[in-house]
Amino acid sequence: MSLELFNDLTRKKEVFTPIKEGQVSFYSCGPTVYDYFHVGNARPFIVFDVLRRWLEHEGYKVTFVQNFTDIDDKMIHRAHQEKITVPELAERFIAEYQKDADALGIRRPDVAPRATEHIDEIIHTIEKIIANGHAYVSDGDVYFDIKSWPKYGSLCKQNLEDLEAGARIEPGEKKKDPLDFALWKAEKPGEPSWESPWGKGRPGWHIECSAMSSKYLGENIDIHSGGVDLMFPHHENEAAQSEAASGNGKPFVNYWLHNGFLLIDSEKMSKSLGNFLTARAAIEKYPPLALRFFMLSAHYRSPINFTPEGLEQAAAGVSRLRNCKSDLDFAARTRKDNNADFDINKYLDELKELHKKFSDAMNDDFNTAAAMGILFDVVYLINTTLKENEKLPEEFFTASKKALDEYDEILGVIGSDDAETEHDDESAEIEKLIKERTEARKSKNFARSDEIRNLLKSRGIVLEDTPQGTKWKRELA
RNA sequence: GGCGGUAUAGCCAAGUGGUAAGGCAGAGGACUGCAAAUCCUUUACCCCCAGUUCGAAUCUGGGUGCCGCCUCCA
Repeated sequence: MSLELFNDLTRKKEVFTPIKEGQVSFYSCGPTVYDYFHVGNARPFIVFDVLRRWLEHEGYKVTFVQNFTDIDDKMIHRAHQEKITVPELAERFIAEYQKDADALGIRRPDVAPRATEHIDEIIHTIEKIIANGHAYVSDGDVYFDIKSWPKYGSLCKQNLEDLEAGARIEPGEKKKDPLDFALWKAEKPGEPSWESPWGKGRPGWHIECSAMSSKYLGENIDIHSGGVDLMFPHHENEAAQSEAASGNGKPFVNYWLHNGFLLIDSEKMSKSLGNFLTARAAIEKYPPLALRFFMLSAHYRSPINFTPEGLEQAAAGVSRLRNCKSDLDFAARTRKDNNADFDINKYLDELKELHKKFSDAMNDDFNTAAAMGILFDVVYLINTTLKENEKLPEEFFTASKKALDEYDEILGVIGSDDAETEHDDESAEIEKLIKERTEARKSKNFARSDEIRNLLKSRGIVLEDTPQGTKWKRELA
């Protein structure tokens, strides 16, 4: 089947058809770099990284853009608290973001633009919106005029009256309508500012995404993603701005994708509620692969509840995947031989069948939970085949390894424990201890044998005795 | 109040009208010196009520619970 995605614009699953055949323009909202990001933030970073990988696996040339918001109220506030400048704060947390994202196996975007490096583009975008009659200047501020934009509310499916009923009305408001939102904010004392046709000031929250996405991806892009809470107002505003600026009648985005929330104790995890766990802390507590597994084990649009049990279950799942890989590697070293009784073609057909099921799951609105179910079917197929055949041909090993590697390239949940392929001082020492243990076992000195096994276990090395000898692997970390 | 999501085994979770994938945990067994890994066996009145249908976890209506957005938030 071809790829179908649930488009929040239509609230329907739609066949994915890119604007340019074979290419995908993909914009994903990135972090505001005023602090470490938390596990809830990590969800979109991980799941949309996997979607990006899947698109590439399917042969699309993907241009993936994820911004850094490095100027806004939170940045200013935090920089003030820390007694450093806003750029210093941004520099620090961009580095921290990249450290955590790398640890979580999130691939770097093709472009990671920063708002403050695109002030000219932002100003230019605002000028176009004003010129097209959809924004007005008010005492150094510039506001988007939502009354001039009949489509407003089409993404979040709200009508203007309902939105206005909930809108905040502030004293001293310079807006014409409570729903109008700032494109440009006039300078306040002590805040960073840039020159503009409307005086010194800084960009509003939403405009950077409009300006930067059109710069790097064009005025009409294929996919835009983010958390479901960004649907309103952020994405609604972005769409209004971008389309008002381009004035070409084309939609800003063809497919809007929003991930469901990560909950903690069945409540939304957010910085403002204070119930958050930073990704940094989570990585220290749980194996990054387990965090990925956890995020991908539910459909991206469903809420997931972050619990220690859930993460332990995910870690156990990752272990099963890696055990399969390391058992396969070990068998490839010890049991590779011709086997007339083994029907390699039947096996390859079964692998192919599972591959198709995996593809179908991924193409069905990017259903990683179902796809991981298929991955476990592959593991089961490999395990039973290893169990039932003492000798297996080279083709079995290359095909099985290739399959696991391919799935891991997409999902990134298996990783490598490299074990005996390592050749350094430590592995030499481990091999030496294993040899000693083998001798001890031969002479029925089980006390010494268990002592060695426990010693290595305490160092994160697990031994397994097989008919082909003792194999070792590293514990999941 | 408006909009939206969700309810499947002890836990997590997939599920396209045709008698419920997968993972984790548990129990029993095989294998092992003991383990570990793996394999075998075993575990579901699909929130409730009504309806449509030959047939519904899946569709419709009505409940109930939980969550989110409408305000900075992934």
